[in-house]
Amino acid sequence: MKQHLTSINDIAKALGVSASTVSRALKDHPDISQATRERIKAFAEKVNYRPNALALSLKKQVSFTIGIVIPEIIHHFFSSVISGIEEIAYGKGYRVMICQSNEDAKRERTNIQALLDHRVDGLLVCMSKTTSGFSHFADAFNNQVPVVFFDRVCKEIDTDKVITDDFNGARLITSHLIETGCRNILHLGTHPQLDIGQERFQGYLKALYEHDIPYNSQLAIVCDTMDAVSAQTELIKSLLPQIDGIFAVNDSTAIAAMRLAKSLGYKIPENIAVAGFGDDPVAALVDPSLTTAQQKGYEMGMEAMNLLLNRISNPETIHTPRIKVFEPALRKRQSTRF
Amino acid sequence: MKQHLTSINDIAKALGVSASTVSRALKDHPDISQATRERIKAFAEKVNYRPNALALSLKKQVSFTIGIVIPEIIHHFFSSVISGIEEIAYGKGYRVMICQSNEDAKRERTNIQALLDHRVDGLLVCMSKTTSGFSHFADAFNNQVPVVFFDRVCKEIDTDKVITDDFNGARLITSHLIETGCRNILHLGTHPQLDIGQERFQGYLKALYEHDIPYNSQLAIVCDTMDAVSAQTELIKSLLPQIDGIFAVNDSTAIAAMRLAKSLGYKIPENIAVAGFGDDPVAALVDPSLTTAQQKGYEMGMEAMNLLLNRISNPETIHTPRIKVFEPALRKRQSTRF
DNA sequence: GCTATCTTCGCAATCGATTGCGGGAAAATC
DNA sequence: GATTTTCCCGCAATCGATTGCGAAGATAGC
Repeated sequence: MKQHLTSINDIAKALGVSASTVSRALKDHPDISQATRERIKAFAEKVNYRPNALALSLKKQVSFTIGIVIPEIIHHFFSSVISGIEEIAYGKGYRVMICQSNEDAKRERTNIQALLDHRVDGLLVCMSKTTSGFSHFADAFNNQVPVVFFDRVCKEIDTDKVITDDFNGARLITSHLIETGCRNILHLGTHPQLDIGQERFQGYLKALYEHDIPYNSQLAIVCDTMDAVSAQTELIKSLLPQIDGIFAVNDSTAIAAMRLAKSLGYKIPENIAVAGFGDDPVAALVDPSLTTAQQKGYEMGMEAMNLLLNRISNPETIHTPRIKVFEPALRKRQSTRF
Repeated sequence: MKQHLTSINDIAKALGVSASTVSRALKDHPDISQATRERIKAFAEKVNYRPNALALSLKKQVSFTIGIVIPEIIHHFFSSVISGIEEIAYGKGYRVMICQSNEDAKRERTNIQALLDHRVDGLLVCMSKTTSGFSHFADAFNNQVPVVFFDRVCKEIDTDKVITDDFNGARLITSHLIETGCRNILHLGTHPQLDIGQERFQGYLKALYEHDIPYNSQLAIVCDTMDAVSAQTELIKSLLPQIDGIFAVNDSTAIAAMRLAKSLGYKIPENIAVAGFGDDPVAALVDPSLTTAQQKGYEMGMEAMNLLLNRISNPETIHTPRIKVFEPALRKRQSTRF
C-alpha cells in the first residue's frame, strides 16, 4: 500500500472543486449542477477512481467484512462451509477474513481479537478442539459484534448455531449396521470432552439400546484420526476377531480402520461392515466405498451466514437464539451389507 | 460494527487528557510523565482498549492485509497453499482476505478490485481457467501493489511466480509408466489453452519421445474431471482394449478412470497401470493406491508469501522477477507396476 | 529576581470519505 | 430597485490514531 490510489481529494484538487462536491457529484446528489457532476464523473472514470474501503468503514462504522474462525481449512468439511459462507457473503457485498486456529485455543483467541481489531461486522466460528474458556466469544458478543457458531458450538454463549444432528446421524448409522446383521460394533470415537464426539457416541449407544444389544465398553475406544489408528494398531487388531462392524466418528478414521482390517484378510462388509461420518469425497472413492452420514457443509455455511446477516441487519432487535439443525442423510455404500 | 469499541478519544475524555497524550503514553513516548503514562495504561488495560486496525491502516497507509484469489478453496491443493500462506502471514502479523473466483474470469476481476479497494498490501493469485485478459493484474501492479502468482500464473505480468514443474512431473510420471512396461498410454488432459495442462501434455510427449514410442494422437483426449470421465465413458471404454497405461492430468480424473477400468474387469496395474498428478490425499486411500506426482502446496504457499513479503518490505527496490519452481516427487504406489 | 532550559502536554493537520450547515451569486418576485 | 427564493458549492466536523510543533509550567542557573 505504498501507492497512492487516487482519492477524492486528488480529484477535487485536479478539478478545482472541493472534496465534498466530488463526493456528492459521484452519488448524484441534487445539490450539484449537471455540468460539474458530469465533469467530475468523467474525470473519476478516467483516473479509475475507487473509493477507499478503509476510509468508508471508518466513517460509516460498518466494514462489510465478516470474520471466520475455523480449525483447519484443509479439511473438506470446513472448506465447503467456507464456500457456502462466501457464496452468500459475496452476493451481499461482504468480504470474509478467514483465520485458522489449528485446533489451538490460544491461537483461536488471538484470531478473534485480530478480527475484532479489524472491526468485522460479525463472526462465524467453529471452535477448536482444545478450547475451554469462552471469554473471547463473550467479548465479541458484548461489544455488539454478532457471533454465529457452526458445527462445534459454544454452549455457554446464547446465540445462533448451525449444527449437524450428530446424535441422530450416529444412531442412523449404527442402526443401519445393526439392521444389516452386526451385533458387535466397534466404535472409534473422540475424546469425551468434545461435544460432537459425545453426541455421536450417545447416538451409537441409543441405537444399541433400541435394538436390545448390550453395550460393551471395551468396544468403544478413543481413536479419531488416521494417525490414531496407526498408533493403536495393536489394540484394534486384538479387537477385530470379536467384532462384525465398525462405526468411526469420521470418514478418514473409518477408512484407516477399513484398510487395516482388509490388510489382515477380513472381507468388507462380509466379515466386518464399516461406516464413517461426514461423507468426505474420499468416502465414495475408496474400495469398498464407505457407508457414511452426509454432513451438508455448503448448506450449513449458507445458513450460518444468513443467520449472521440477519443479526447484522437488525442490531436493535432482541434475537432469540436460533439453533439450526441439519439432519445427516444416510449414504449407504459398499462397506456395509444390504 | 454498530458497537463503539473504546477509542483513544474515549480514554482521553475519561481521563481529562488529550488524545495525543494517550497515544504517546501507550507507546512509551518519553514526552509523557511516568505518572500519567501509568494512569493511562492502567485505564486502557481496564477497558480492554484495542487500537482500531482500520484507522491505523488509513493513517499509516499500510493495512497488514494481503489478498488471495484462488479458483476454488474446496480443492485440497488450494487449501494447502492457503495454509502455507497463512502460516507465514500469521507469523509476520499479516491477515489474509480470501476470494474464490470459481473459475470465472469476471468474478476474478471483481475480487481483485474489491481487494484493492480494501487496500491490501499485496496480492497472491492463482488464475482461473477462464481468464484471458490481464488488465486487472496490471492495474494492481501499476498501483504499486505487489502481486505474486502461484500454480496458474500470468505470463504477461513480469513478477514473481511460484510454480510446479509440470513438464518434468509429467515426464517423470510417464517415464515411470513406460519403464514399468507400458507402451500405449492414454493421456487424459485439459483444454489446450490451460498452460499447466499444456506443460503436462508436453511432458507426456517428451517421455514418449525419449523412449522411442510414437505418439498416437487418438490416445490424448480432453478429460480433466470426474464428471468428464462420466461424460466420456463410451469413448474411454472403446480405448481401453488398446492401452496398457493411463496418465491423467490430475488425481481425481485418474481415480475415476481407474474405477471405470476396474468395473470393466481390467486388473490394475496388471492390465492397465494408472497414474495421476498432484498427490491429493485420496490418492493414498483408493484401492489400488494411486501413483502420482507430489505437488507441494503448503511449501508453495509459504514460498509465495515470502516472495510477496520481500516485495512489500522493499517497495523501492527494482525486483527482477523470481520464478520459483517446485520439482514434483514421484509417488510410486500400487496403481503402477514395479 | 530574571532569564534559560527542560519537562510535559495540547493543538492541529493528516489519512479518505461523508454530511449538516451556511453563504455567495444568480434568478425570480413585488 | 430592493427583497426573497433558488441553485451550487465550500467549510468544518467526524470516524480513530499519529506526529510535528509550539506553549505553558517547573526547575535550574547566574
